[in-house]
Amino acid sequence: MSNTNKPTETELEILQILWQNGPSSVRDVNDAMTKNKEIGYTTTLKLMQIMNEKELTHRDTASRTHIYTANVEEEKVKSGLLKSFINSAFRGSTSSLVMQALGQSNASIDELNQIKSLIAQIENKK
Amino acid sequence: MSNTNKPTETELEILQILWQNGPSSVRDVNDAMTKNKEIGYTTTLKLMQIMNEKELTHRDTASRTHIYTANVEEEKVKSGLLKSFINSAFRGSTSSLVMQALGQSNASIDELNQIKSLIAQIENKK
DNA sequence: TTCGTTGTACGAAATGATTCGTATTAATGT
DNA sequence: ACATTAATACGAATCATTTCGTACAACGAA
Repeated sequence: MSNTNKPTETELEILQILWQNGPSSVRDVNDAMTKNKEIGYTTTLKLMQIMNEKELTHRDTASRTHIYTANVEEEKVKSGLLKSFINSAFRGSTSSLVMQALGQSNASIDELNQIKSLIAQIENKK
Repeated sequence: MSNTNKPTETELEILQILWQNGPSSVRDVNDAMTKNKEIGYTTTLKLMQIMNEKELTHRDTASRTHIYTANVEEEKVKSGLLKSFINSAFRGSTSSLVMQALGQSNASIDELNQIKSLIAQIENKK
């Protein structure tokens, strides 16, 4: 069953990699990690072992090189993170988050159009 | 000068209270905190002392009961938090954050209108 | 003035997350 | 077969944050 807990900062980084690249070895993940920051191989290994205990990942141990897969849904995790972020940083107000985000972004015409059409869609359902 | 570092989770809670209520004693802040969760008075005190060392707050020690004031701007702090949240959770894409946020919210007609007019305003500037 | 209450200061324990060293085992090439 | 390379396992150190006990000072009421 899908884990409902918030992943830690680093766990999230690893999940992003797994979501993006699909099933990966520790080596794969570590290579991806070191593109952004310094991190030792065994550190990544340990983190992934812990994530596996927490059932954030699934692990295939058939061959010597274990293969890890995300075991939590990207949508659900992000939605949970977002909700708790809105609560802690924007006192629960989604619209003030959205306003702030749009205000400080440089979204393209295209992205703005996408957002507008989502808004239209929501308005229709009211 | 405005502190650029991310406040911790609890520091943010305290900042929210100071932003919302203005200059407050430790007692005031602690009373506000205990509405949401259990926290001992001396814990809040210690946190606020630390925040003062980090210059997240300013403190008036003229009378026995010290009065704390936020020493970082709400807008700046939130904007920094948001930026780093978008980076870690939404791979830097503001629009996907906004889409997700609108998708899972129940924003009122009024809020949607506000957002639409902000979008219109951004479009004008392009 | 004395007692109970309400403050601050401070050190240190508890907790949570990250980091890495070392041991061991499996695979690979010469 | 042997040396080298590449993997996992695991314990322990480190680091940041949170929590709280204890000591002590100031104030206020009886």
